[in-house]
Amino acid sequence: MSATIARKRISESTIHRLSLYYRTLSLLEKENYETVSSKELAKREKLTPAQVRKDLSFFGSFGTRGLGYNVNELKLKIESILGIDREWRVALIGVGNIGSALVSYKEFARQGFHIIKLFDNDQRKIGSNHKGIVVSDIKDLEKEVKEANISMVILAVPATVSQYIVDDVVKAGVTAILNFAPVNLRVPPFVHLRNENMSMELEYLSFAMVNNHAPKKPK
Amino acid sequence: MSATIARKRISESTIHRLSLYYRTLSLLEKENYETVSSKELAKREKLTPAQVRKDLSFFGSFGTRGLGYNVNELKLKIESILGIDREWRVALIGVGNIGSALVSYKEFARQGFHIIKLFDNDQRKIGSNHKGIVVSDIKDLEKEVKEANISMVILAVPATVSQYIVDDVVKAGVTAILNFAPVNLRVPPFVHLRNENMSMELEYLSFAMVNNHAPKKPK
DNA sequence: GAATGTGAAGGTTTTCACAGCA
DNA sequence: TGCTGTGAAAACCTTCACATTC
Repeated sequence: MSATIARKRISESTIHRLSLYYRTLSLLEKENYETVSSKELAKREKLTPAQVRKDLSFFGSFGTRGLGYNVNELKLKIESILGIDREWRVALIGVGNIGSALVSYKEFARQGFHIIKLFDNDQRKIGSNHKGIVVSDIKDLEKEVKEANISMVILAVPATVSQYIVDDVVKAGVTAILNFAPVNLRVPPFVHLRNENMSMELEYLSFAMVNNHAPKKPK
Repeated sequence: MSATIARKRISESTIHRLSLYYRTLSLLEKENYETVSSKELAKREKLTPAQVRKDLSFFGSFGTRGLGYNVNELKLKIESILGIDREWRVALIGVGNIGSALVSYKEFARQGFHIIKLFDNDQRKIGSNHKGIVVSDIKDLEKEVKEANISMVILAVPATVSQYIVDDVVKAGVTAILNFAPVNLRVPPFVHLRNENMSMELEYLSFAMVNNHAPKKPK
């Protein structure tokens, strides 16, 4: 249940690659692989074998020399490192466009992120039902977040109001926020904030096409 | 209209930060700022002033010593670098959960990405209307993509079928793909592929909470 | 023999620090 | 004086290469 404690600061890229490894290990498990080598994992992620081994080495020695990694074992290990070996109680704020799509996004639940509360400020939406969850009034945020023991919030509200909502969320004691609004939010240092900027990758594509920018090749 | 040609390979991070600068410059413009310093830009993005100046320096000298950058001028410059100073004709494939949300996502259009074609393989969806666009049969992909002069595709189909669809998209001559399915796709080297993995940032949050991983502080 | 785990090397990105200019 | 633009230094991240283990 508790994660391996890392000795030194782990880079963001390493964590993101763990997510990739996790996904691929789940797939390999379904394909009935017993073991997998760093070479095979690397090939599937378009990385180098050394990169895979180095990433894992920050957290321990999970492989067997001459053989590789046990697929199921490594998957469980990464689950524990990422902290997705538990049920996260998540609230989603803003049941609009993006918000409604996220409620039904099965990938979240598959990784242990359970959206169990919905909030909105629109009277027409409050009381309505989305995938079995009744939308609450944003005014009751603090009370309901505490009652439901929520530890993460997904923010899918318009950019113009998101800072106000974040302030409320922080007041309610939540320390992890995933923000979908294209805006830079202020949070106290003890609150974890990540942004999901869906235009960014389109802009990267646009840049790549206009500048004929080839992807970085590994090896 | 054409982008400044960069002398050396530009890093992915630099391009992503240009997206951030662009967003903030748009905001500063609305707030009637005439000029902005690297210090102020950095503060808003939680970066260092040196980082901002270095990023921009790869593409030219856009500032005035002692004064800073002209907000509107720099914004136009970044538009041109990112290639969002034009209208991109985009097709969206998969009008499900995520797909329907993306059709209505105004941020895309604001940056020049115009979704003008929708495709699905579900007979119940084909012919239906989303934001004024009639959903086409995926079988007509190649023909319609060519007729409509589409240059980018957003893929919002289930992971299980996405590789087949990508193959069709590539056959239709599209060279830029944004994939929302949590899966590693194969494309020929001349096709630009980017992945939007919405679970990744939640997993990062989970990791950060469990490991008490503070965000990297600039400066 | 095969593949991991890891110091050391190599490469890339960020930050420093200051010359140069408005 | 104030702030940019940029070589050089520092920090960080990736790859190499090999001793080690099964």
